[in-house]
Amino acid sequence: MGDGCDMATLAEIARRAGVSSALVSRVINNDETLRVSQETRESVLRVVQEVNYAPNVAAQSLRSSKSGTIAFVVHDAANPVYGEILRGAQAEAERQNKAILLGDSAAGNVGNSRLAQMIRGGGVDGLILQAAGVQADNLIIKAAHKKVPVVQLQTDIGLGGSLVQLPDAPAAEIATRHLRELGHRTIGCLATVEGLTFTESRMKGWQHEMGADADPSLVAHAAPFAEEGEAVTRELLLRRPDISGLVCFNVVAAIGATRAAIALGLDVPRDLSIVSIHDVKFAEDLKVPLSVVRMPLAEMGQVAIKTVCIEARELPARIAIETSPEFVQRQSTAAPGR
Amino acid sequence: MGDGCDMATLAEIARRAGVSSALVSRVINNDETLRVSQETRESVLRVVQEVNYAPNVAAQSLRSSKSGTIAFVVHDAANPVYGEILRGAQAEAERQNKAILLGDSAAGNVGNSRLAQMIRGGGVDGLILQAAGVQADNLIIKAAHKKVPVVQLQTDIGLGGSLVQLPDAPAAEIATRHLRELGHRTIGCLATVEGLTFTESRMKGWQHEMGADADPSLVAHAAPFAEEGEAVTRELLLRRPDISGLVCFNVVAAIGATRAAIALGLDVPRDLSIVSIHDVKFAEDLKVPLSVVRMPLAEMGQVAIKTVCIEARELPARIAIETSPEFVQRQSTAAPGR
DNA sequence: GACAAGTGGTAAATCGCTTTACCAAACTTC
DNA sequence: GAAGTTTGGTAAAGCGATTTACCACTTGTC
Repeated sequence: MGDGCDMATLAEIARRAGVSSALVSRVINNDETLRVSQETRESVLRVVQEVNYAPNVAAQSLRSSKSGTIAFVVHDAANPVYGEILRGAQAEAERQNKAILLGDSAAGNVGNSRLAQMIRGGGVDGLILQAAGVQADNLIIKAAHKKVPVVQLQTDIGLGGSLVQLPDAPAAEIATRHLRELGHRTIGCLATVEGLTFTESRMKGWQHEMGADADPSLVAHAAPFAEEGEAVTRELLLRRPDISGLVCFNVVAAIGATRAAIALGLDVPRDLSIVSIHDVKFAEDLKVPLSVVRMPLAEMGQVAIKTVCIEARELPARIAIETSPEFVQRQSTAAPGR
Repeated sequence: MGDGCDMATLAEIARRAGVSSALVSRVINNDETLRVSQETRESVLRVVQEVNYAPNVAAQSLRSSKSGTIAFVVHDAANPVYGEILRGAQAEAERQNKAILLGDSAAGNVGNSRLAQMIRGGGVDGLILQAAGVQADNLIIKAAHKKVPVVQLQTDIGLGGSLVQLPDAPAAEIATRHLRELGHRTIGCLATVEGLTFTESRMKGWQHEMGADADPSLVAHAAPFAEEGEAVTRELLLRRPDISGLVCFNVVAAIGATRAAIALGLDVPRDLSIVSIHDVKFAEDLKVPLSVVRMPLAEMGQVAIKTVCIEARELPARIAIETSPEFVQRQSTAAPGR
């Protein structure tokens, strides 16, 4: 039994089996055009087993210009929402036999990182970007674009490549309609960062469902952090004390919104109903279990990987995830005044 | 201005600058032993700028036997606790100029994955393993061990390499002592999976603080999932209704424990005080805001990367994180019966 | 016995970068 | 003006896997 301690090479195996390294490679890779006797093939495979051979990935990668690696850059890996996307991506990557290089644009300067070097230097086969508001990195990514297929998630920051979109407008509509059906008329909108593609789509959904009641002063924008959601909601509620329902575009911000409401002495849902887009584990364990619209996040991760692995010249410009958002009723929403 | 569209090579640059590719390489890498005229150097660098040169990472990797990549395998990337570890790891990886390849042993079969191929084939410079209860993967990992430095987090599954440990016993002591000081005597222990290194260390902490009151029937084990924490706690509380305080080794299980208590009609903290190891964002937003002992998780991630990057022959067998756990009082603990 | 058609392989050129060893020409030095 | 020394580089050998082109030998065929 080999001990696997030696970094065996093709040449080493060839030597042990008494054949050429070309033959070994062709046997291992099941070259259809190869004509080889059964015994030679077996003796080669035996040696391969013995030395526990594993091909050198750098050599393969150099020769084939394929790294077997996908860069997945999110802007805050700690956000539970991204965890879900990543889960779907991981599973699909497994199927495509790719490994995932994780980048966190919040955790540091992606532009100068090793990851960027790899992207620029042919070290990844594709790039998936979840970049809600990245700035300086654009240059690097842009430069990379010609070399590597790029898939953007949720928002188009103008890099070309494909844009994968969730059913944003429908989700916002579902959330808003839920409150409307409960009897709410003055419904605030705690949106995500202004200008992002998905923010605008969700705004459209809210506006559509609000109809004539869609007053711009009911809208506020917050990045997906609880603290910011809290601060922004506080201002919104002070500005428009008549708001009886609130649609949040991000569940983390929604948690902040709940804090703000409670801090203002409001009862949720009696004084303020809150519904959010995106679910989170332990939503039911919250002080106020949030009613939410669940998005097909894992599917988005999966589609992103699948798309970036397409060998075709040009990727589709847009890919819409069609799976319907799922409304989950919990205890943060009720009829107004009750 | 170059368009960066062409995968420029050293040879291409050499041709354009009218020098040899060896010279270009040595200029780029600031070879101290190189003697070169100022103008030649400048003209080389000018061409490098022009074509927006980025070295081919596969070639570098092949030549140098360094990939600039660390594999980081967790057993459930969605667990918020690991998110924190990963955050520290990311930051340190940035400093070490390494990229992180993320593996999720829950998301699929790590053994057959592309990641495993890379580990075995010299495609990573190190392997960090957070493997609370992995089984089949051991073989692969073991095989990899001779080729690549391995760092295990929190628990030793016998792979050799380094083991990074949190202050487990102190954390459990702090949690238990907190309840003792509140006046609790019959304190349950919702431990993590039996046999894991950190589980045993924390058990020691609980036992030490409990002294003669450390009855084995007060102990139950649960994997870090809310559902399992709930089920196991339910049984424990039914078996020992006299328990007035509960120390949980994992915050996710603690959330489940809270569910179980509530389902049994108990009020937390009046009828049952719950304290957990590990903090989580939004702990204060929970129905019962959990009192916790915060662990230096980000530091552990950082230390893991730092350790795995050490060039020395042999890594230290054990590395203890010395930073003290921090107790955070919230509303899940109180004096018994009050 | 000459020619074609298999059979069972091998040699050698890449892929792009790094690094060691070496070298020609121009200066010193005595 | 012969022997060093410095200056400013270059040639070439890898790293390990893949792949194309080719080759020697054996069989069959008429």
